[in-house]
Amino acid sequence: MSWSRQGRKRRGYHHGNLRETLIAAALDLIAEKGPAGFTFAEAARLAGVSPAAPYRHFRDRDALMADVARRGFERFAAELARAWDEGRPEPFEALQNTGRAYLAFARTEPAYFTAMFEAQLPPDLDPELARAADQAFAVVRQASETLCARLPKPTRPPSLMVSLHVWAMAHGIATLFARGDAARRALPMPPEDLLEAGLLVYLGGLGLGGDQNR
Amino acid sequence: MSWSRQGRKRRGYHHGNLRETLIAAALDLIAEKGPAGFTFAEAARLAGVSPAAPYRHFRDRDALMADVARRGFERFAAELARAWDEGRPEPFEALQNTGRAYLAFARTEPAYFTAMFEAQLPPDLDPELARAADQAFAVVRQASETLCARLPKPTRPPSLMVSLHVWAMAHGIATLFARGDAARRALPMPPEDLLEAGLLVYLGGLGLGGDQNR
DNA sequence: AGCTCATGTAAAGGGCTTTTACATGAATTG
DNA sequence: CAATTCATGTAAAAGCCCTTTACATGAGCT
Repeated sequence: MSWSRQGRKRRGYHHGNLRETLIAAALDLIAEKGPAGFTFAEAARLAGVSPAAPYRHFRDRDALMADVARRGFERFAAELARAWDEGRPEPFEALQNTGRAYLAFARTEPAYFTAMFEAQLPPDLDPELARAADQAFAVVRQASETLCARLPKPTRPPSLMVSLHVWAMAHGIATLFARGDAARRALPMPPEDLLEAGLLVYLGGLGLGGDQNR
Repeated sequence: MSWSRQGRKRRGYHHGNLRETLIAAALDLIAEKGPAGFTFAEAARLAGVSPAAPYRHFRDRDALMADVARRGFERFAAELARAWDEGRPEPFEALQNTGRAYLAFARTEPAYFTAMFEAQLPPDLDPELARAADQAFAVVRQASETLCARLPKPTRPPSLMVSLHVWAMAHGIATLFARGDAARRALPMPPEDLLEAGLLVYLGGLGLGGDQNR
């Protein structure tokens, strides 16, 4: 075919960087048209290769999706960890920062978020995927543990349970209200404020209220 | 309700109840293979009609999905309302019942739940869909309002905010932990108990704690 | 009985997925 | 440096799905 150097990228018969290019194309397509709007064929088209070429790099469409999800969880974990910052300047505020980071990721990286939580991937597809997801949850887990440690032992709740509550509230707000563009419901306040208030009330209910948090 | 040949083989050229049969087939397929595993063509096959027949009843595949989602929200709203039971026997317990109903619906009706929250339907597809969803949320809204009314005005939080927190926590737990089968994470307790504890802490944080709730 | 129209079918165009056989050329090796 | 290897590309094809169009059927009304 006379595709004489249409895109300046490709220099010859071989693409040279197809795997990464396909992932970038998938992110674009998912962000633009939802997780169902991404097709192997169109990613290949964007990369300027034939529809069969992607199969040299991914077993099938789901494998690419799983790779996107895994990368997403890795970035997500990094963002959350950065926000938590080992509890600095102070655990309560650091947890609020982590919550904001959760929502920010859902909003600014809808493609990753979608692949991570809504692509309905067979969970046994990739052990690395589960590991990356666990790493993200570990940040919330660590934050909850630090906060729980402030409570006197007799009234101290199981920190795992607390982390699940925190995660659930953040995730619920993210999926119901903080998604990129569409299914958003009219809110009386920004999702970030909603989550901040929710965590404040919840932690208050644990006995982590008032001055000891500032 | 079953005025037509439900469950029987069609006897003639016309099916007689294709619309309902297609919806039933869609529910089966979604429950079995996820929302992406449902195809118009296969639903038609299950109903014993040609691939073009469904277009006499639904504009396209998304329209059928939207109808399933709408019906799901209607049932969901009914289940939540039944659990809330106008705050009987007592608002705090009634809210816990409502939370359990939320999780129960997610678990026992994965097909509806999936169509409602994860089918990525264009939100402007069907005004009835949005109305039905609002009706479900109205139950949580009403419950939160009733509970907030117990607080003295000076410390009373906006009940809309409270309802959003309750909804987010229930939805987060439902989507992360209480789904039908697959993406479930190992939990130290049943999702129902997790939600009950979360609501207890949260409401305690609002000042709705202790004896006044029993 | 005859008509009408909702509801079905057949056929076809276009797209996606995945496999198989073959082509290319970059990297390795003698 | 030349030959070979093998990862990475293409072409072609089978199978499935979505959707439209033209046509067929027969249920219900007059």
